[in-house]
Amino acid sequence: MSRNIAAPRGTRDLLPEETSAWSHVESVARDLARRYAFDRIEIPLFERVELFARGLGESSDAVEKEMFRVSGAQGSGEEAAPWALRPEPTAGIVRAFIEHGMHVRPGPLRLTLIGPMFRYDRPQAGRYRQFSQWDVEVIGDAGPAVDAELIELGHRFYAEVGLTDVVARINSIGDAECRPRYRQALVDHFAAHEDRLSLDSRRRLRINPLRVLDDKDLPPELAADAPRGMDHLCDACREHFDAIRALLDVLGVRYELDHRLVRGLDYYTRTAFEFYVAGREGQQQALGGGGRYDGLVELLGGRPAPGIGFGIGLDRTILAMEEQGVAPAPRGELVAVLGMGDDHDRRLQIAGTLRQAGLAVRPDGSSRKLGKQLESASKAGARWAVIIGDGDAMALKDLATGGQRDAVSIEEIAPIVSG
RNA sequence: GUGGCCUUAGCUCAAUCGGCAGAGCAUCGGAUUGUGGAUCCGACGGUUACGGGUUCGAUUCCCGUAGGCCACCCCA
Repeated sequence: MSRNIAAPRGTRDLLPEETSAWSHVESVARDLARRYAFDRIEIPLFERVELFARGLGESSDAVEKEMFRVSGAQGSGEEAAPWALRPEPTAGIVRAFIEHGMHVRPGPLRLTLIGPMFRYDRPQAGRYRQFSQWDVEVIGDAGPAVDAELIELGHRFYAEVGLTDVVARINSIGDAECRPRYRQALVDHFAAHEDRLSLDSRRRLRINPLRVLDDKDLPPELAADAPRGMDHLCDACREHFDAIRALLDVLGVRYELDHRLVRGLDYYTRTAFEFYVAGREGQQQALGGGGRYDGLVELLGGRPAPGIGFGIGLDRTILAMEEQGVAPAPRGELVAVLGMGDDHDRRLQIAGTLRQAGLAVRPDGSSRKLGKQLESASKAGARWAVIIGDGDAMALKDLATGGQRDAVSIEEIAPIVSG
């Protein structure tokens, strides 16, 4: 028990009974990525700390307190570990985009990946130090159509895994032209009431005033009176945002405006959105989110290029599916091959033939009496049992109904099992 | 990083006032002489999370640590 080594805090094992739901969700994501013409990319699980610091922003929680640092070789004596496990994939993907000169490729580029992310914060149900995301990014497209397309894609993903009551919340936080003005308006507003702000918010007021809006302790009057980003958008940003909303209406995507939605990472410009599931009382109801990052490529040293993307939390998606009772429990049509005595040569030969016909086959490796073999086949989840008798005699038993067909030939089995 | 609750067999949980650590499920075997699921019988399974303290004696009381859950913070 505890005397033995346990999984690290905030991590968990996915046991066989859980992984079928994961496979299903991942295959929905991969198939959607294919239909929406995204190409798979893979990047390292860890990067230079400074990539995240620069890319996500020093004042973001992910950098400020959730960096999962990794050191190099033992005894290297380095004071600070130069690497950190990726807290999100966008910075790494943009790094790869720049490093490989991908701006010369016919764009806009559409990239996707599924994999683990790491944040060193305190675990809770639905929140882990290692968690999985499905991520999509489009680099090189500044128009509002792609914003709407991505929000619609996220929306469709939740629908295809069977979730209901998932709604997108959207906001626009402006760009390089209008965001500074909005920042100033926020500073002016909150500075007048600084004594009523939390310590965190006072600090944020200087470093990143937008994130004061994130503060749940913000007195309601202050929040209500706070200047709204949408009232400070420049004409270009307003047009962009209005266009997205019109497109979402045409596409029939449900969304809500949330003018306090600013997102935790600093690189976002203009569009910010999150997907929420209704009915969860806890705080972990954010299933995914993303936004536009038109300045990030340049910030990381590349030729300026607009970008937009989202990450969907697979752990929380599956949690929500379980809560809504839509998690699949697929069990393929498994065939057990049973025999009598030590006829393992026959069992393995027949198993081989059936496998070549595409079936999932589990031969019994024991020489126990037939009843025991049937019992364990049944417990292992087999739907069918091929029972080898003396000579060439073979029977196919339906373990669900108990029905049995005697004297079948091996060629007859696959068509029956496949239905 | 802060606070609250919790931790006994693989799982779900008992254990009186501080007095020999139990049950159901699961697993394995038998009843069953070569056709499963039911039923019955049996076996296996424990440093009571870990470490310390109080006590003749601690699953029980106290302290610490780890882990889980919940609420913050924030996010996926």
